[in-house]
Amino acid sequence: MIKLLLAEDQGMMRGALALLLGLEEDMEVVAQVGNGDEILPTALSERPDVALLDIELPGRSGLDAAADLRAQLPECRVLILTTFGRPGYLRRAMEAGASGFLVKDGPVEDLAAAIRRALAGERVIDPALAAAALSAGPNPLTQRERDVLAAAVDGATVADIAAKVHLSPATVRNYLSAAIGKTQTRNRMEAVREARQKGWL
Amino acid sequence: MIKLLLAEDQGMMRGALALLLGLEEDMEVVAQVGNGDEILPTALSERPDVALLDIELPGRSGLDAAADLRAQLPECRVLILTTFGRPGYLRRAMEAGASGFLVKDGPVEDLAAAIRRALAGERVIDPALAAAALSAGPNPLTQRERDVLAAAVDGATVADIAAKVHLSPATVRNYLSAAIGKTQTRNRMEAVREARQKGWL
DNA sequence: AACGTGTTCTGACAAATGTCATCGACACTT
DNA sequence: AAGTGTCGATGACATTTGTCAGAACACGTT
Repeated sequence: MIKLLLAEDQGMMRGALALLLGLEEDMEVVAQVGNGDEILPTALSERPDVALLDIELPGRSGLDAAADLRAQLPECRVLILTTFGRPGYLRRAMEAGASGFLVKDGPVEDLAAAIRRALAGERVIDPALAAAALSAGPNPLTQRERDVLAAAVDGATVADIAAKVHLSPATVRNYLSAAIGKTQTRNRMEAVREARQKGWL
Repeated sequence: MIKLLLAEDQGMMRGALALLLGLEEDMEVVAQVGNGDEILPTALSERPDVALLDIELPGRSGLDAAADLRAQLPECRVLILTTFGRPGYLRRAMEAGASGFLVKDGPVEDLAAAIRRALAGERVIDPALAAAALSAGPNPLTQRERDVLAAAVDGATVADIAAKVHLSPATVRNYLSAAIGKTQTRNRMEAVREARQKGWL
Protein backbone atom coordinates (compact mmCIF):
# COMPACT_ATOMS: atom_id res chain seq x y z
CA MET A 1 0.00 0.00 0.00
CA ILE A 2 1.43 3.36 -1.04
CA LYS A 3 0.91 5.95 1.67
CA LEU A 4 0.28 9.49 0.39
CA LEU A 5 0.42 12.96 1.87
CA LEU A 6 -1.52 15.67 0.06
CA ALA A 7 -0.74 19.39 0.46
CA GLU A 8 -3.05 21.67 -1.47
CA ASP A 9 -4.84 24.82 -0.37
CA GLN A 10 -7.95 24.66 -2.51
CA GLY A 11 -10.35 22.55 -0.50
CA MET A 12 -12.27 21.26 -3.48
CA MET A 13 -9.16 20.26 -5.39
CA ARG A 14 -7.68 18.62 -2.30
CA GLY A 15 -10.83 16.68 -1.57
CA ALA A 16 -11.29 15.60 -5.16
CA LEU A 17 -7.72 14.37 -5.46
CA ALA A 18 -7.90 12.53 -2.16
CA LEU A 19 -11.07 10.74 -3.15
CA LEU A 20 -9.69 9.95 -6.55
CA LEU A 21 -6.38 8.55 -5.36
CA GLY A 22 -8.16 6.65 -2.64
CA LEU A 23 -9.98 4.74 -5.36
CA GLU A 24 -6.70 3.28 -6.60
CA GLU A 25 -6.22 -0.26 -5.32
CA ASP A 26 -2.68 0.24 -4.09
CA MET A 27 -2.92 3.76 -2.69
CA GLU A 28 -4.05 5.36 0.52
CA VAL A 29 -4.16 9.03 1.44
CA VAL A 30 -2.90 9.08 5.02
CA ALA A 31 -2.84 12.86 5.45
CA GLN A 32 -4.23 16.03 3.89
CA VAL A 33 -3.03 19.54 4.73
CA GLY A 34 -4.00 22.95 3.41
CA ASN A 35 -1.08 24.85 4.89
CA GLY A 36 2.62 24.73 4.13
CA ASP A 37 3.66 24.87 7.76
CA GLU A 38 1.87 21.62 8.56
CA ILE A 39 3.65 19.57 5.90
CA LEU A 40 6.80 18.58 7.79
CA PRO A 41 5.23 17.79 11.18
CA THR A 42 2.45 15.80 9.55
CA ALA A 43 4.90 13.89 7.37
CA LEU A 44 7.07 13.06 10.37
CA SER A 45 4.16 11.55 12.24
CA GLU A 46 2.41 9.84 9.32
CA ARG A 47 5.50 8.67 7.40
CA PRO A 48 4.06 8.76 3.88
CA ASP A 49 5.85 7.11 0.96
CA VAL A 50 5.06 9.98 -1.39
CA ALA A 51 4.22 13.63 -0.69
CA LEU A 52 2.21 15.52 -3.31
CA LEU A 53 2.83 19.24 -2.78
CA ASP A 54 1.33 22.36 -4.30
CA ILE A 55 3.81 25.26 -4.49
CA GLU A 56 1.68 28.26 -3.65
CA LEU A 57 0.35 27.56 -0.19
CA PRO A 58 -0.40 29.69 2.83
CA GLY A 59 2.56 29.52 5.21
CA ARG A 60 5.65 27.70 4.02
CA SER A 61 5.97 27.27 0.25
CA GLY A 62 5.79 23.78 -1.23
CA LEU A 63 9.33 24.17 -2.54
CA ASP A 64 10.71 24.97 0.90
CA ALA A 65 8.73 22.11 2.36
CA ALA A 66 10.22 19.81 -0.27
CA ALA A 67 13.71 20.71 0.93
CA ASP A 68 12.64 20.10 4.54
CA LEU A 69 11.36 16.66 3.65
CA ARG A 70 14.52 15.70 1.76
CA ALA A 71 16.54 16.60 4.81
CA GLN A 72 14.40 15.08 7.54
CA LEU A 73 12.55 12.24 5.84
CA PRO A 74 14.76 11.19 2.91
CA GLU A 75 12.88 7.97 2.17
CA CYS A 76 9.78 10.01 1.30
CA ARG A 77 9.53 10.90 -2.39
CA VAL A 78 8.35 14.40 -3.21
CA LEU A 79 6.15 15.28 -6.17
CA ILE A 80 5.38 18.93 -6.93
CA LEU A 81 1.92 19.56 -8.34
CA THR A 82 1.31 23.12 -9.44
CA THR A 83 -0.86 25.36 -11.56
CA PHE A 84 2.09 27.26 -12.97
CA GLY A 85 4.65 25.53 -15.12
CA ARG A 86 7.23 28.21 -14.55
CA PRO A 87 10.78 27.29 -15.53
CA GLY A 88 12.24 28.69 -12.34
CA TYR A 89 9.85 26.66 -10.23
CA LEU A 90 10.96 23.48 -11.93
CA ARG A 91 14.59 24.39 -11.43
CA ARG A 92 14.07 25.09 -7.76
CA ALA A 93 12.02 21.94 -7.32
CA MET A 94 14.86 19.86 -8.72
CA GLU A 95 17.39 21.65 -6.51
CA ALA A 96 15.16 20.91 -3.53
CA GLY A 97 15.36 17.22 -4.36
CA ALA A 98 11.89 16.64 -5.79
CA SER A 99 11.30 13.42 -7.71
CA GLY A 100 8.84 14.97 -10.12
CA PHE A 101 7.04 18.06 -11.29
CA LEU A 102 3.48 17.96 -12.61
CA VAL A 103 1.20 20.72 -13.83
CA LYS A 104 -2.49 20.73 -13.03
CA ASP A 105 -3.35 21.19 -16.68
CA GLY A 106 -2.64 17.58 -17.50
CA PRO A 107 -5.15 14.73 -17.32
CA VAL A 108 -5.90 13.15 -13.92
CA GLU A 109 -4.98 9.73 -15.25
CA ASP A 110 -1.33 10.78 -15.28
CA LEU A 111 -1.32 11.37 -11.57
CA ALA A 112 -1.44 7.84 -10.23
CA ALA A 113 1.04 6.73 -12.90
CA ALA A 114 3.42 9.53 -11.91
CA ILE A 115 3.23 8.50 -8.27
CA ARG A 116 4.12 4.91 -9.09
CA ARG A 117 7.00 5.97 -11.31
CA ALA A 118 8.34 8.33 -8.65
CA LEU A 119 8.25 5.53 -6.11
CA ALA A 120 10.18 3.34 -8.54
CA GLY A 121 12.95 5.91 -8.49
CA GLU A 122 12.20 7.62 -11.76
CA ARG A 123 12.10 11.37 -12.32
CA VAL A 124 8.75 12.53 -13.63
CA ILE A 125 8.93 15.76 -15.61
CA ASP A 126 6.99 17.21 -18.50
CA PRO A 127 9.48 17.24 -21.40
CA ALA A 128 8.25 20.59 -22.80
CA LEU A 129 8.72 22.13 -19.38
CA ALA A 130 12.22 20.70 -19.01
CA ALA A 131 13.21 22.34 -22.30
CA ALA A 132 11.78 25.69 -21.20
CA ALA A 133 13.68 25.47 -17.92
CA LEU A 134 16.95 24.92 -19.72
CA SER A 135 16.40 27.78 -22.13
CA ALA A 136 15.41 30.22 -19.39
CA GLY A 137 18.87 30.13 -17.84
CA PRO A 138 19.75 30.68 -14.20
CA ASN A 139 18.42 33.45 -12.00
CA PRO A 140 20.44 36.64 -12.65
CA LEU A 141 18.96 38.57 -9.73
CA THR A 142 20.80 39.01 -6.45
CA GLN A 143 19.11 38.39 -3.11
CA ARG A 144 18.48 42.07 -2.48
CA GLU A 145 17.12 42.62 -5.95
CA ARG A 146 14.68 39.77 -5.37
CA ASP A 147 13.63 41.20 -2.00
CA VAL A 148 12.98 44.62 -3.44
CA LEU A 149 11.16 43.28 -6.46
CA ALA A 150 9.02 41.02 -4.31
CA ALA A 151 8.09 43.99 -2.13
CA ALA A 152 7.11 45.92 -5.25
CA VAL A 153 4.16 43.72 -6.16
CA ASP A 154 0.72 45.28 -6.45
CA GLY A 155 1.84 48.85 -6.77
CA ALA A 156 3.75 49.65 -3.61
CA THR A 157 5.50 53.00 -3.77
CA VAL A 158 9.27 53.39 -3.32
CA ALA A 159 8.76 54.65 0.22
CA ASP A 160 6.62 51.60 1.04
CA ILE A 161 9.26 49.24 -0.27
CA ALA A 162 12.04 51.07 1.54
CA ALA A 163 10.14 50.73 4.80
CA LYS A 164 9.42 47.05 4.24
CA VAL A 165 13.02 46.13 3.35
CA HIS A 166 14.70 48.62 5.72
CA LEU A 167 16.67 50.43 3.05
CA SER A 168 17.06 54.00 1.91
CA PRO A 169 14.53 55.01 -0.78
CA ALA A 170 17.40 55.93 -3.08
CA THR A 171 18.90 52.47 -2.69
CA VAL A 172 15.56 50.88 -3.45
CA ARG A 173 15.42 52.78 -6.68
CA ASN A 174 18.86 51.58 -7.60
CA TYR A 175 17.90 47.95 -7.03
CA LEU A 176 14.71 48.39 -8.99
CA SER A 177 16.69 49.93 -11.80
CA ALA A 178 19.10 46.99 -11.77
CA ALA A 179 16.23 44.50 -11.78
CA ILE A 180 14.52 46.30 -14.64
CA GLY A 181 17.77 46.18 -16.59
CA LYS A 182 18.36 42.47 -15.95
CA THR A 183 14.81 41.52 -16.87
CA GLN A 184 14.96 43.69 -20.01
CA THR A 185 11.75 45.48 -19.12
CA ARG A 186 10.66 49.10 -18.96
CA ASN A 187 9.29 49.59 -15.48
CA ARG A 188 8.95 47.90 -12.14
CA MET A 189 5.64 46.21 -12.87
CA GLU A 190 6.90 44.60 -16.04
CA ALA A 191 9.99 43.50 -14.16
CA VAL A 192 7.86 41.89 -11.46
CA ARG A 193 5.75 40.13 -14.06
CA GLU A 194 8.75 38.87 -15.98
CA ALA A 195 10.61 37.71 -12.88
CA ARG A 196 7.49 35.93 -11.63
CA GLN A 197 6.94 34.27 -14.97
CA LYS A 198 10.49 32.96 -15.04
CA GLY A 199 10.15 31.82 -11.44
CA TRP A 200 12.91 34.14 -10.21
CA LEU A 201 10.56 35.62 -7.64
CA MET B 1 -30.63 11.17 -13.99
CA ILE B 2 -29.20 14.71 -13.67
CA LYS B 3 -27.22 15.63 -16.78
CA LEU B 4 -24.22 17.88 -16.11
CA LEU B 5 -22.00 20.11 -18.22
CA LEU B 6 -18.57 20.95 -16.79
CA ALA B 7 -16.57 23.99 -17.91
CA GLU B 8 -13.16 24.30 -16.26
CA ASP B 9 -9.78 25.04 -17.79
CA GLN B 10 -7.52 23.11 -15.44
CA GLY B 11 -7.44 19.61 -16.84
CA MET B 12 -6.77 17.93 -13.54
CA MET B 13 -9.53 19.76 -11.72
CA ARG B 14 -11.96 19.11 -14.56
CA GLY B 15 -11.13 15.43 -14.71
CA ALA B 16 -11.29 15.00 -10.95
CA LEU B 17 -14.66 16.70 -10.67
CA ALA B 18 -16.06 14.71 -13.58
CA LEU B 19 -15.00 11.43 -12.05
CA LEU B 20 -16.27 12.47 -8.68
CA LEU B 21 -19.69 13.61 -9.82
CA GLY B 22 -19.96 10.54 -12.04
CA LEU B 23 -19.79 8.46 -8.88
CA GLU B 24 -23.04 9.96 -7.64
CA GLU B 25 -25.94 7.60 -8.29
CA ASP B 26 -28.21 10.22 -9.84
CA MET B 27 -25.70 12.23 -11.84
CA GLU B 28 -24.03 11.95 -15.19
CA VAL B 29 -21.44 14.27 -16.75
CA VAL B 30 -22.59 14.54 -20.36
CA ALA B 31 -20.02 17.13 -21.48
CA GLN B 32 -16.70 18.62 -20.42
CA VAL B 33 -15.17 21.72 -21.97
CA GLY B 34 -11.97 23.64 -21.22
CA ASN B 35 -12.84 26.74 -23.21
CA GLY B 36 -15.50 29.38 -22.71
CA ASP B 37 -16.42 29.55 -26.37
CA GLU B 38 -17.48 25.90 -26.43
CA ILE B 39 -19.97 26.22 -23.58
CA LEU B 40 -23.05 27.40 -25.49
CA PRO B 41 -22.75 25.15 -28.56
CA THR B 42 -22.03 22.13 -26.40
CA ALA B 43 -24.94 22.90 -24.09
CA LEU B 44 -27.30 23.31 -27.03
CA SER B 45 -26.42 19.90 -28.39
CA GLU B 46 -26.15 18.01 -25.09
CA ARG B 47 -29.02 19.71 -23.21
CA PRO B 48 -27.66 19.38 -19.67
CA ASP B 49 -29.87 20.01 -16.63
CA VAL B 50 -27.12 21.89 -14.80
CA ALA B 51 -24.02 23.70 -16.10
CA LEU B 52 -21.08 24.07 -13.71
CA LEU B 53 -18.95 26.97 -14.94
CA ASP B 54 -15.60 28.35 -13.93
CA ILE B 55 -15.31 32.13 -14.45
CA GLU B 56 -11.74 32.55 -15.63
CA LEU B 57 -11.57 30.52 -18.82
CA PRO B 58 -9.78 30.93 -22.11
CA GLY B 59 -12.18 32.47 -24.62
CA ARG B 60 -15.56 33.57 -23.34
CA SER B 61 -15.81 34.18 -19.59
CA GLY B 62 -18.01 31.91 -17.51
CA LEU B 63 -20.16 34.90 -16.54
CA ASP B 64 -20.84 35.80 -20.17
CA ALA B 65 -21.54 32.16 -20.94
CA ALA B 66 -24.00 32.09 -18.04
CA ALA B 67 -25.95 34.94 -19.64
CA ASP B 68 -25.90 33.12 -22.99
CA LEU B 69 -27.32 30.01 -21.39
CA ARG B 70 -30.09 31.88 -19.59
CA ALA B 71 -31.15 33.37 -22.91
CA GLN B 72 -30.88 30.35 -25.14
CA LEU B 73 -31.43 27.39 -22.83
CA PRO B 74 -33.51 28.72 -19.94
CA GLU B 75 -34.37 25.31 -18.51
CA CYS B 76 -30.66 24.73 -17.78
CA ARG B 77 -29.58 25.82 -14.29
CA VAL B 78 -26.22 27.58 -14.04
CA LEU B 79 -23.82 27.17 -11.15
CA ILE B 80 -20.68 29.29 -11.01
CA LEU B 81 -17.65 27.56 -9.50
CA THR B 82 -14.64 29.80 -9.02
CA THR B 83 -11.37 30.20 -7.19
CA PHE B 84 -12.03 33.81 -6.37
CA GLY B 85 -14.91 34.81 -4.13
CA ARG B 86 -14.92 38.39 -5.36
CA PRO B 87 -18.01 40.38 -4.47
CA GLY B 88 -18.31 41.80 -7.98
CA TYR B 89 -18.19 38.34 -9.48
CA LEU B 90 -21.06 37.22 -7.33
CA ARG B 91 -23.06 40.30 -8.23
CA ARG B 92 -22.48 39.78 -11.92
CA ALA B 93 -23.25 36.08 -11.66
CA MET B 94 -26.61 36.87 -10.10
CA GLU B 95 -27.33 39.49 -12.77
CA ALA B 96 -26.49 36.89 -15.41
CA GLY B 97 -29.15 34.63 -13.93
CA ALA B 98 -26.97 32.05 -12.19
CA SER B 99 -28.66 29.76 -9.67
CA GLY B 100 -25.65 29.54 -7.44
CA PHE B 101 -22.12 30.65 -6.70
CA LEU B 102 -19.55 28.32 -5.14
CA VAL B 103 -15.90 28.85 -4.27
CA LYS B 104 -13.34 26.13 -4.81
CA ASP B 105 -12.13 26.48 -1.25
CA GLY B 106 -15.09 24.65 0.17
CA PRO B 107 -15.32 20.88 0.70
CA VAL B 108 -16.18 18.65 -2.29
CA GLU B 109 -19.11 17.18 -0.44
CA ASP B 110 -20.97 20.47 -0.88
CA LEU B 111 -20.85 20.22 -4.61
CA ALA B 112 -23.33 17.44 -5.27
CA ALA B 113 -25.64 18.89 -2.64
CA ALA B 114 -25.47 22.31 -4.28
CA ILE B 115 -26.32 20.81 -7.66
CA ARG B 116 -29.41 19.09 -6.28
CA ARG B 117 -30.54 22.23 -4.50
CA ALA B 118 -30.05 24.33 -7.63
CA LEU B 119 -32.14 21.87 -9.60
CA ALA B 120 -34.85 22.14 -6.97
CA GLY B 121 -35.03 25.86 -7.68
CA GLU B 122 -33.05 27.10 -4.72
CA ARG B 123 -30.32 29.72 -4.84
CA VAL B 124 -27.02 28.42 -3.54
CA ILE B 125 -24.74 31.13 -2.19
CA ASP B 126 -22.11 31.28 0.51
CA PRO B 127 -23.65 33.55 3.19
CA ALA B 128 -20.35 35.25 4.04
CA LEU B 129 -19.85 36.06 0.39
CA ALA B 130 -23.35 37.43 0.04
CA ALA B 131 -22.68 39.84 2.89
CA ALA B 132 -19.42 40.97 1.31
CA ALA B 133 -21.15 41.57 -2.01
CA LEU B 134 -23.75 43.79 -0.39
CA SER B 135 -21.16 45.82 1.53
CA ALA B 136 -18.98 46.35 -1.54
CA GLY B 137 -21.61 48.44 -3.26
CA PRO B 138 -22.15 48.89 -6.97
CA ASN B 139 -19.44 49.57 -9.49
CA PRO B 140 -18.59 53.31 -9.44
CA LEU B 141 -16.37 53.18 -12.53
CA THR B 142 -17.58 54.34 -15.93
CA GLN B 143 -17.08 52.20 -19.02
CA ARG B 144 -14.08 54.19 -20.19
CA GLU B 145 -12.47 54.10 -16.79
CA ARG B 146 -12.83 50.34 -16.80
CA ASP B 147 -11.34 50.08 -20.29
CA VAL B 148 -8.36 52.18 -19.36
CA LEU B 149 -7.81 50.42 -16.07
CA ALA B 150 -8.08 47.02 -17.72
CA ALA B 151 -5.48 48.07 -20.27
CA ALA B 152 -3.18 49.16 -17.45
CA VAL B 153 -2.62 45.68 -16.05
CA ASP B 154 0.92 44.34 -15.80
CA GLY B 155 2.69 47.64 -16.11
CA ALA B 156 1.67 49.06 -19.46
CA THR B 157 2.84 52.65 -19.94
CA VAL B 158 0.44 55.52 -20.65
CA ALA B 159 1.40 55.47 -24.32
CA ASP B 160 0.67 51.73 -24.51
CA ILE B 161 -2.75 52.21 -22.98
CA ALA B 162 -3.54 55.17 -25.23
CA ALA B 163 -2.71 53.09 -28.29
CA LYS B 164 -4.78 50.16 -27.08
CA VAL B 165 -7.87 52.23 -26.25
CA HIS B 166 -7.49 54.80 -29.08
CA LEU B 167 -7.40 57.84 -26.84
CA SER B 168 -5.00 60.70 -26.33
CA PRO B 169 -2.30 59.99 -23.72
CA ALA B 170 -3.45 63.03 -21.77
CA THR B 171 -7.00 61.70 -21.66
CA VAL B 172 -5.77 58.35 -20.49
CA ARG B 173 -4.05 60.03 -17.60
CA ASN B 174 -7.27 61.79 -16.70
CA TYR B 175 -9.22 58.53 -16.61
CA LEU B 176 -6.51 56.86 -14.60
CA SER B 177 -6.60 59.75 -12.16
CA ALA B 178 -10.36 59.43 -11.85
CA ALA B 179 -10.14 55.67 -11.30
CA ILE B 180 -7.44 56.16 -8.67
CA GLY B 181 -9.68 58.65 -6.92
CA LYS B 182 -12.74 56.43 -6.98
CA THR B 183 -10.86 53.40 -5.72
CA GLN B 184 -9.21 55.45 -2.98
CA THR B 185 -5.76 54.30 -3.97
CA ARG B 186 -2.46 56.00 -4.66
CA ASN B 187 -1.39 54.85 -8.09
CA ARG B 188 -2.62 52.91 -11.08
CA MET B 189 -1.42 49.52 -9.90
CA GLU B 190 -3.21 49.79 -6.60
CA ALA B 191 -6.29 50.91 -8.47
CA VAL B 192 -6.11 47.88 -10.74
CA ARG B 193 -5.68 45.56 -7.77
CA GLU B 194 -8.55 47.12 -5.86
CA ALA B 195 -10.91 47.16 -8.85
CA ARG B 196 -10.06 43.54 -9.61
CA GLN B 197 -10.59 42.51 -6.03
CA LYS B 198 -14.02 44.12 -5.95
CA GLY B 199 -14.83 42.54 -9.29
CA TRP B 200 -15.22 45.90 -11.02
CA LEU B 201 -12.73 44.84 -13.66
C1' DA C 1 47.93 42.29 -1.24
C1' DA C 2 45.13 42.90 -5.17
C1' DC C 3 40.89 41.92 -7.36
C1' DG C 4 36.08 41.15 -8.05
C1' DT C 5 31.39 41.11 -6.38
C1' DG C 6 27.62 42.57 -3.68
C1' DT C 7 25.64 46.05 -0.44
C1' DT C 8 24.44 50.57 0.93
C1' DC C 9 24.36 55.15 0.33
C1' DT C 10 24.39 60.09 -2.13
C1' DG C 11 23.41 63.61 -5.63
C1' DA C 12 21.90 64.95 -10.13
C1' DC C 13 19.17 64.55 -14.12
C1' DA C 14 15.48 63.21 -17.49
C1' DA C 15 11.26 60.96 -18.11
C1' DA C 16 6.87 59.28 -16.61
C1' DT C 17 2.98 59.84 -13.65
C1' DG C 18 -0.83 62.01 -11.03
C1' DT C 19 -3.67 66.29 -10.36
C1' DC C 20 -6.30 70.08 -11.72
C1' DA C 21 -8.57 73.83 -14.23
C1' DT C 22 -10.45 74.58 -18.50
C1' DC C 23 -12.32 74.02 -23.16
C1' DG C 24 -15.19 72.47 -27.16
C1' DA C 25 -18.44 68.99 -28.99
C1' DC C 26 -22.33 66.43 -28.48
C1' DA C 27 -26.49 64.45 -26.55
C1' DC C 28 -30.21 64.84 -23.17
C1' DT C 29 -33.80 67.72 -20.75
C1' DT C 30 -37.13 71.30 -19.65
C1' DA D 1 -33.37 78.13 -26.66
C1' DA D 2 -31.06 77.56 -22.47
C1' DG D 3 -29.42 74.44 -19.14
C1' DT D 4 -27.12 70.03 -17.80
C1' DG D 5 -24.14 66.13 -18.27
C1' DT D 6 -20.73 63.26 -20.40
C1' DC D 7 -16.78 62.64 -23.36
C1' DG D 8 -12.35 63.68 -25.20
C1' DA D 9 -8.74 66.81 -25.22
C1' DT D 10 -5.10 70.46 -23.63
C1' DG D 11 -1.68 72.81 -20.75
C1' DA D 12 0.53 73.56 -16.38
C1' DC D 13 2.29 71.83 -12.30
C1' DA D 14 4.29 68.94 -8.53
C1' DT D 15 5.60 64.42 -7.50
C1' DT D 16 7.35 59.97 -8.47
C1' DT D 17 10.17 56.98 -11.06
C1' DG D 18 14.14 55.39 -13.70
C1' DT D 19 19.13 56.19 -14.84
C1' DC D 20 23.77 57.12 -13.97
C1' DA D 21 28.25 58.13 -11.74
C1' DG D 22 30.53 57.76 -7.77
C1' DA D 23 32.02 56.48 -2.97
C1' DA D 24 32.63 53.51 1.08
C1' DC D 25 32.55 49.01 3.14
C1' DA D 26 32.46 43.88 3.64
C1' DC D 27 33.27 39.31 1.60
C1' DG D 28 35.52 36.15 -0.81
C1' DT D 29 39.35 34.47 -4.62
C1' DT D 30 43.56 34.28 -6.52
